[in-house]
Amino acid sequence: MSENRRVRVRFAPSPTGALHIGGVRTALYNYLFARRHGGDFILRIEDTDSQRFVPGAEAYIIEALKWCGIEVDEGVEQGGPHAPYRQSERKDIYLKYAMQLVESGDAYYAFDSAEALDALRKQTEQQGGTFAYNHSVRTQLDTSLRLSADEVRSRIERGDQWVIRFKMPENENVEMDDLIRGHITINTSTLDDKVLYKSADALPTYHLANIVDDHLMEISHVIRGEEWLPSLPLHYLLYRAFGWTDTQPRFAHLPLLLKPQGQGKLSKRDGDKFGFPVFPLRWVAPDGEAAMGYREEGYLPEAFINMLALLGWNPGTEQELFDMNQLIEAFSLEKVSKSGARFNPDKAKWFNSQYLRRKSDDELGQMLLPMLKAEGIDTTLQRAVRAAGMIKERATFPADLLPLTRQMFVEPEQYDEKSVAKFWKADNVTRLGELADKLAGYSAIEAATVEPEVHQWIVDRQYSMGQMMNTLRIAILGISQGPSIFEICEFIGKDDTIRRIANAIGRLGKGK
RNA sequence: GCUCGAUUCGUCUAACGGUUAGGACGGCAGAUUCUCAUUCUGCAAAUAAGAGUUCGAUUCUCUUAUCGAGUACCA
Repeated sequence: MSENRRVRVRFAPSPTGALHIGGVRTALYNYLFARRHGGDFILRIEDTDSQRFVPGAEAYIIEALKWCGIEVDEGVEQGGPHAPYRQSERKDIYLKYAMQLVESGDAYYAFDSAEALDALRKQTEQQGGTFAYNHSVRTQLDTSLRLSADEVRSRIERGDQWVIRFKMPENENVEMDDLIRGHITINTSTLDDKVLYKSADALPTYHLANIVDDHLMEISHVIRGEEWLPSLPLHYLLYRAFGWTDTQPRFAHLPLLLKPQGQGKLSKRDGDKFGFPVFPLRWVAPDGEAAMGYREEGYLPEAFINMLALLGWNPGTEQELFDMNQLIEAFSLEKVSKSGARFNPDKAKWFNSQYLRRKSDDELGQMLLPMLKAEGIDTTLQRAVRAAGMIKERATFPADLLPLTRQMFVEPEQYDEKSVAKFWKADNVTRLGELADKLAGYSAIEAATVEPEVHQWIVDRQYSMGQMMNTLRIAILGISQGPSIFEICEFIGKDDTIRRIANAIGRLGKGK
């Protein structure tokens, strides 16, 4: 394990479906670590399970990383010095390494059929035991450890299916170091002889492919989910068997993301169950089943990654809002926590509102304009920008912009019942008429001058400020909510203001 | 079952032997405001339990409990 070598990390998902947010977080931490140390971030597709391959999954992963702003240095799209980066395209290189282990005595052939093994497993369990393919059984089963070299050769030649298994040493303590968890010891007698290579599809399993590729690709740090921790001793032993311990990567196992309620790790079904996305992007499975995504729900990518970064990591300060560059600057594996983090949808929303309000009025106007157009409202970008600027503090998602500004472009067709019941009273309506007459006297409504004058006018007449203003608000917007009413009057203009008041009185009557 | 890991407010977390156990989200109350939202102020809210070690334990050790992961010719 040499120090001072170039930092190279990889994100190595399996294209078996959409990448969920736990996977995105793993990618993010890898990316932050790489950038923090001026290293490389590699995307490797681990498609060694031909059974579980899902079309579209790889494209989804790539698109999701792009949306998040996670830039890949080497990978299936951009290539690189260690191409190809898809394990199915590297299948030719793995057998050689599996053979090397057989020759060194660290691995062996096994000819047991999957069915025979299942039967054996069931049988042992019925007798109250736990079946493990290890030192206690490997010399009794159909393996190259029991069979003669000739028999092994002839079995292979006649086309029998075989696998290569790692020969796990007996009763040896493996001493491991994890960058997050510290020192871990495990005895090999609790481990079994994992399959490394299978002849059926001429493909390695995860363990072999992973170690070989990490070695070949000169990976310096493996940052992955905690579910891999139990495999770590095997991986240590594989590095040793290959004689690669001097360049063996350092490991960091990330805590898991847990469900917001209930038990267990976050799963793909939780989104529908709790009403929040578990995927970065909307995903439609080949069978047509769809799951919502953060992007489609209106989350801003910068809010999404900020939220994700803080789930299991903290900067050690009280800062909570970080853009990608600040995350890179602040990130360190030492500050990653050890225990699982329960995902909290409310906080995700809070992050989004924070980022939404940091957008310029121009950007928000650009978002709002097409929404208005889709409603049949014909207006200019300039007007949309101005309207968006007036309401951005009350929005959480871009989609909130429309309902919040709609009545700034079109007269209310209906009036909120509760607001009307509370404020639309005979006295108020009479006074609203007086106010309309006063407003008609202005050449144009400018909030800065009209507002203080109308306030004074209300005070002079000893009218109730709250009653008066809300009655006006109902006439203009149809509801007693929203930004400064005078700014809205200025926005819609004097004529429209007068007309809305008249129309409201016409429709709602003179009040009781 | 076995193996490994984890355990601070409801949630995310800070405090790496000495703090009135801090912050954020959410909740509640108040202030501001023409309303709603924002903003501001305040309040409630936690060291899983029990033994040690120590002058002193959230922090170190052990036991128990709970949670999580793994236990595939899946990753």
